[in-house]
Amino acid sequence: MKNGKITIHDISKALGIDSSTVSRALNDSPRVSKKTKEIILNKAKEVGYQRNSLASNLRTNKTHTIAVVLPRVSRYFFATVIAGIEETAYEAGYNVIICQSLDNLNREKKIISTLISNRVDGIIMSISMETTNYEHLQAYKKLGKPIVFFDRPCSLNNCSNININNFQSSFNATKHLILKGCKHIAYFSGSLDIELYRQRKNGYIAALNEHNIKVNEHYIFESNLSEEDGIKSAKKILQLKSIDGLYSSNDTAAISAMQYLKSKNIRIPEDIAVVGFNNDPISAIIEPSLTTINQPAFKIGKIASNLLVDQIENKTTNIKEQSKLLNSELIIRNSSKKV
Amino acid sequence: MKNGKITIHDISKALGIDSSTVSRALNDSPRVSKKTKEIILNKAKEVGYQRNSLASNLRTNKTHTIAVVLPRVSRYFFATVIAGIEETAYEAGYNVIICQSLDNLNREKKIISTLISNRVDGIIMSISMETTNYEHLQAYKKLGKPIVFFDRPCSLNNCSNININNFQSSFNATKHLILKGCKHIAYFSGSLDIELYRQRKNGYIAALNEHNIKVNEHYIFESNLSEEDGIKSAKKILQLKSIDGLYSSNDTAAISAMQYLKSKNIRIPEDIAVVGFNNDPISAIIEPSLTTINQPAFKIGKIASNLLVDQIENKTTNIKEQSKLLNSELIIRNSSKKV
DNA sequence: CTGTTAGCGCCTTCAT
DNA sequence: ATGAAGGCGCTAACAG
Repeated sequence: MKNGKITIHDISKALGIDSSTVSRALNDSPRVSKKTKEIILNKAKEVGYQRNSLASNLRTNKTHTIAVVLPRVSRYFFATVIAGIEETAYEAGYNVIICQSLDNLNREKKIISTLISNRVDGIIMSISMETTNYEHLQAYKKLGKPIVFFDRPCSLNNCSNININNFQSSFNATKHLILKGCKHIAYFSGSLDIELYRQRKNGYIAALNEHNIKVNEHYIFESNLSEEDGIKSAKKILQLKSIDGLYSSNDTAAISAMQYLKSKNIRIPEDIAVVGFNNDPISAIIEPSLTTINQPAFKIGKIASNLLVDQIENKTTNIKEQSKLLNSELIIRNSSKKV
Repeated sequence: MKNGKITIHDISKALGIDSSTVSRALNDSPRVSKKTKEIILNKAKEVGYQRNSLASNLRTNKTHTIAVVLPRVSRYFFATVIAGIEETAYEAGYNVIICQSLDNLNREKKIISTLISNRVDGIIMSISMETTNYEHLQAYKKLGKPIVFFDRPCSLNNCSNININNFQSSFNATKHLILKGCKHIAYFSGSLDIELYRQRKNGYIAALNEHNIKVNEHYIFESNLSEEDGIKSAKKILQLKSIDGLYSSNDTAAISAMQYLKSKNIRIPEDIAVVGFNNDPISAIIEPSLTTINQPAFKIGKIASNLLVDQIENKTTNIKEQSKLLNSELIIRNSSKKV
């Protein structure tokens, strides 16, 4: 009992029961009689015993800890993913530690190195923007421990990736407007040089096609989706007049457009403007007339956590089962092999 | 070299040098010759050695890890505090793990229990709203390890507390307006049943007094600082007419007030409306005419981290030194004793 | 400067 | 159902 810390040996001595039995009792092993278990547990509580996980982890080579590595927690999307991860992980008996790369590769490398040293059982991560090679991640995988990637894809061997299904989510958002009666739907898109925005555009077009609404290229506003872009687009919308619905890839542009329209005393009926991928409740407060269709962040967290825990424990995940949760909002590539 | 993991013994055998020397070399001990150190380090790199911190921590009873326990990371204030903590902690060679209590006492208790088991070297925390007794924290303190509290005060023995200096910050904000030429300054206050808002009100009054501006109780709008309250207050401001400046305890009410005034085509000159304690950049985007005076969150993180590390390493912190950083924005109560 | 030895606290065969 | 013994990987005292 050095340093005021109580060990299983202290309990062992106090009770005249061998420390191995104490250990078994504290781990609720079936190989200890109910009576002795009770005695030991009571004593443990009485003396304020707290397991030394360092020793336990060293011995078992398991830490019951998973790490989440992502650019920064202050982005609402990431914070929400974390919430989803924690909920699932805690249920499965895992601790979660959160590490911010700040989109800096060196920092990310250092984090991974620390995670290796600390032998976390698995990693859920969204790689930094600077990450183009995966040597540091490979080093972790070599320990035989799994990594699940989300949001930003990573082609590292034998890893799962979870991504938003841009096509389907965009389709859902557009369809929502069509079902509300909109026929002339403006679409705020990011640069169509970017794959992600092409996928979303395709979802928008597919929904129109499905309802026999002909696509009008003038309704598609390609921009950087900044505040100013929102205002510019709003002005164009006013000129076009016929437009009766708005679907935006992003909340910033949509909010400024809506506020501009309001400042011109244009009445905006409920539900005729939607954002496809927003997760930030602040936007909803600023501009309540905006409806958000897909809220994938929390689900991403839950699924990432499920996948990872299953891989840690060498189970196979039933992807179909997971998909039920999803309504096709997400795409899961599970290239991990059972060991 | 079981499980593909390389230990100091593998290096030891490969080189015919004792493992204790290898250990010393890897820790850059001065008691190893430069040559052998080099040989060992090279070999370590060659075979991809990664220290097993679990073993090291067990042996040394130090984890070089500090934990941050707070309600939730998604609040910008807390995210900013974390940024400050991480910056300082990493410089001092500590890892940071982040734990969210979600303002739930049971969760907080479980977190502390895990932190005890994992023997983190110190804790920086903002207690949950449900936390009224401190037994679980006491259990951690018994290990002889320090806790530093911030934002929400905690009277646990021998702990440091870091809080916003409400009086001084409020004084600063009000003074800012006075120096801008405002004579009739409205003040949006939260419920004056709450100590914190009384302190802020006193700061406001003190600044007026200092400049011989007489306090007009009609200029003080006590409310819950909600959006609706902001609009109500804005209407009253319009009636009063004379008001030429606004100081708000909180951004929500201030934003809605400013937006209401704008909607009535009231021109709002720059810098005549300020928020005392806002840290959220979103507010600045929504309502650029609002100026923010005090930005204490990052500083709180840095100072908390400094204090904690000093306590872990048994140094005394020079509080005066810290205060230079602060401009009296914060109050530090350092009741921790050196051991 | 390097090697020997022991032990951090726990878990897990193996034996009884 | 319980006890005895060894070792996870590392480091720190003590020798030399």
